[in-house]
Amino acid sequence: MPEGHTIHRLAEDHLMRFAGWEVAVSSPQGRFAESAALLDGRILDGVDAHGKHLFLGFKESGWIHIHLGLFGKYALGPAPAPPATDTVRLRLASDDYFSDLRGPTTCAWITDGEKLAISDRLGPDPLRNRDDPDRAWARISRSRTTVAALLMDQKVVAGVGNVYRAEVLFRHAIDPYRLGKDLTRAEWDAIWADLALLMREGVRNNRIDTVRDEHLPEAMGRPPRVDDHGGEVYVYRRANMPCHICGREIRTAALAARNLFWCPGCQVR
DNA sequence: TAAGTATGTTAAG
DNA sequence: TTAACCTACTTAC
Repeated sequence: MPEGHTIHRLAEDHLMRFAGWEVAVSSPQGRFAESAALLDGRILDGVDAHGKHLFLGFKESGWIHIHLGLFGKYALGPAPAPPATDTVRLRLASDDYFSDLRGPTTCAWITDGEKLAISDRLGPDPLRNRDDPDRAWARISRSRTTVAALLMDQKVVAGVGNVYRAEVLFRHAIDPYRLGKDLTRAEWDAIWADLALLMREGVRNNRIDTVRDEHLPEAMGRPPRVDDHGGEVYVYRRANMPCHICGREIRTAALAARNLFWCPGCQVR
């Protein structure tokens, strides 16, 4: 689930459901219990998302900083909340809604200053309208690191994960092993614009879809079925399957402890 | 029941 | 580069 689109969607969902209301805050699992007790009953008055970081603001009381990591998951729904299981790290509850957080890498009560410091460490986020792709380009254009690694580096671009990385490189016919310094400005501008488009759609649909039927050759017939992770994609987790466009086998390799996927026919150096 | 996997990140070596 | 962290689901036996 958790790439930037998931986090921005969670921010919207929490804003709609809880902003302006007194919220019961608890930690059935216990690891956030002390902070939860101090925030319990306060008014949630703002939310923010930057890359994969979610911030829930409480009136005059700082923020809860959440990072889902690889396993973190949210369950949101209408009141009444189901009986809490012992894995619920953070539960918010109002008269009308509940929100349960399980398995996050981070769930911490922080100050405004700490929130700023976290944001300062992150690169521009395609889902934040005022963020500037030039800041990312300044690093990419000077870098001897591969484009694949740069796109996953949250200090360069915030919010892109393993799925969007693989898919955006495919959509722009870029070999993942190209070096940052060998990317053209036009290519970067197109990637940034495409990420903004794809990720906004991801927020809207709460899943990642990157395949466009009109780009599929007639000979390939029907569009691909929905993949395990929920969306329709060109290369992510399609190792050894035929490319939807050229028919060659999708390749996979480990890069910095993550699985990279690409089409050797469509993505050339 | 156990093993393996996952859309992530940090810290230690 | 590796291990560690956190959860849930799928697959193997």
